[in-house]
Amino acid sequence: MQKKQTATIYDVASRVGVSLATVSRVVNGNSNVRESTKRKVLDAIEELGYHPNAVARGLASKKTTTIGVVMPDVTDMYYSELARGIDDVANMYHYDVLLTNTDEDPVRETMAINNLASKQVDGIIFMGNELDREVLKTISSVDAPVVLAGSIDAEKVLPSVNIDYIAATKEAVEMVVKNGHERVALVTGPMEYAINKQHRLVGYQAGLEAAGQEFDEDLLFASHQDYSAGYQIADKIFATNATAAIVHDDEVALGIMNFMRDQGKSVPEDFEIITSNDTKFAIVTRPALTSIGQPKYDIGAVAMRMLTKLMNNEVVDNMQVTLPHTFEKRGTTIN
Amino acid sequence: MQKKQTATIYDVASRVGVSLATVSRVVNGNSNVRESTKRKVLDAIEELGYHPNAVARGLASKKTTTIGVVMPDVTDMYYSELARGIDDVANMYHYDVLLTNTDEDPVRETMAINNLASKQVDGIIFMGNELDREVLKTISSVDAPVVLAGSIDAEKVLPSVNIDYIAATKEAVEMVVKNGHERVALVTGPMEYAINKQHRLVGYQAGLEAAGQEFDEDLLFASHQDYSAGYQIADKIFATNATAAIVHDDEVALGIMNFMRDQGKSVPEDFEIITSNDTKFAIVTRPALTSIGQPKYDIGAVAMRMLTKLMNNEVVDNMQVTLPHTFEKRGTTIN
DNA sequence: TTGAAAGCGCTAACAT
DNA sequence: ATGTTAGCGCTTTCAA
Repeated sequence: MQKKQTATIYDVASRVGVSLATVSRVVNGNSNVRESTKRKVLDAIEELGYHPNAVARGLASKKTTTIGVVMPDVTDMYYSELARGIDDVANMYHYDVLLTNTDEDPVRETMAINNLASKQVDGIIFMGNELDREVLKTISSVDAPVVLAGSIDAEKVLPSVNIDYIAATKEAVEMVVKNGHERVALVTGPMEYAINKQHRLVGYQAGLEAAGQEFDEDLLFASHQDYSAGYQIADKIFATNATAAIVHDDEVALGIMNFMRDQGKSVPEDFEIITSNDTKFAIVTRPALTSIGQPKYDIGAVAMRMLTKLMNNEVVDNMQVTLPHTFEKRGTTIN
Repeated sequence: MQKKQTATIYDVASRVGVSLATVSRVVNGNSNVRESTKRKVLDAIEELGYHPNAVARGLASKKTTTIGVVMPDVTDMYYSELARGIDDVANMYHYDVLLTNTDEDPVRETMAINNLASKQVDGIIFMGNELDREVLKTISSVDAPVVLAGSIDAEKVLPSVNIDYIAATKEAVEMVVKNGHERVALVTGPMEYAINKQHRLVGYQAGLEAAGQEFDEDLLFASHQDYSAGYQIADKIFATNATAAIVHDDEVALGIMNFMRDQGKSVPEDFEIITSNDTKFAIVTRPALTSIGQPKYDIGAVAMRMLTKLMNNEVVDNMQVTLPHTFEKRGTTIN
């Protein structure tokens, strides 16, 4: 029914009376074509409504101009803002993006990577809080370059783009400590994850130490990355007599804040909160969330730019890029 | 350097001593293979680490098991939740998703569709507030099936999945009118868009009429779809002496709400708001936003399911699916 | 500047 | 149950 019987390069060639090669050359902007024939070919392409078949091209050239993006969840603001940066730069370099949601399940992450490889993507950008051993193995088995965006591998061997989580967390701690808090909670994801154990926790402890405060393990909380998880964990936090919290995720921070307020506490007077992702969520609420400022769009964009270089076998001087973070003082902290 | 020299189907065949066809059969689960040879082939595949090349397969079979998704912006909660529904169902049916952001620019939408076509996608899901004539033409020129998700074409000719925007808007109006409001604003996007002119506005007027209220054009507002646009338009709304607003987008609604509160008005006492998308934004703020409840995930999921049928040339009884909406009474309305 | 020809890795009749 | 043989639509040497 819908057989549009698309014209092939062969149709164009025979119509003009040249060879496939010539048509291919003009389509691909090769300079070695006489201007007059080029015109004729272009006309024929126009008349026939010829559109190159990217699949055939991909098979012949072994380049698909497609990259894969593996991410936890498109509906997670943090990651979707990274994805936007990736996508914009990808388009700029004429790559298409094959998107996969994994919900941070290592099994699905592995499958996604393998699947992308079989689709012959030219490169992959991986996002996720933790790099499972199996996933790491899969990544190294793939022959397309892989760049991590907003994600860390414990061994720091993969190309990646991040902020300095240690410094950022330390500063956050110092800020609330300066406001007089002596019991500051740290809310992150699972402590087995490198980003939590080797970065956020380290920064947290460094901040405490700089302030001369003792580290208390009871003030460590692991939470899922959504609003209700934050809401649910909030009473446990309050039960420790903590009066401030550094939180890894904006939705979690909002859950905590709303629980506190539903309990009649006020934020920031009774409880200060600093969140870490600075998504739209942090701006839209009242009080707005004080947050570590992450250049999310740029993290994605820089990661993608780096991937283009890797795909072209260009030299990349710095494989582990650290982008500057900021501090967005808003309503959930005093001063 | 990274030449993993991937094994081809030919390598597998010669290793086992069978033909390409046989290997192809076991890879594709064709039953016409003796169990013993099947085993041998599987072993060889394992040993050689053979992974089928999806590009070659796509060229030969004329199916890429890839669909295209054209959407305004991944960082827009409304669309990203639709996208999640699409992606989950796509994976269920073993399709991969090629994602493109268009920012609702018809030029980019057209380019995206053409590009997806050249990548030989098996189908496309399109999302956007308005279907430009040019885009519509492009869609019909593509020989892959296209389904609209959460999007309406004025002529109602394309397959689509939506809620009943007229009824939903009417109900929203009736609700605030019942609360005693006599000046209810309608905040949507551009009035030239079919979804606004033929649906939301019609529902709004119907609600007014049912309540015996006059329609006042001054109460119509067109806004961009983001928080600051809402914040900026809010004073104009208040200047009309409106005491309630039906808003098309949660971020816009939040902008309006925060402006009102920053001006010392309280919501909902001084001003009631009903939003339309029921995203996470509506739940996370205080007060939480009363909203028309849209089955966003399902809209995406059903659209994708429909697309699978279309791609298989199955009969689809209902090409314009209307999913039921609900009403989520929260904190920005009284009663 | 242009053409000829050999694939790219796989599927899909058609035979056997 | 298995093999043979054409392609799929394009790129890419290598010649001319």
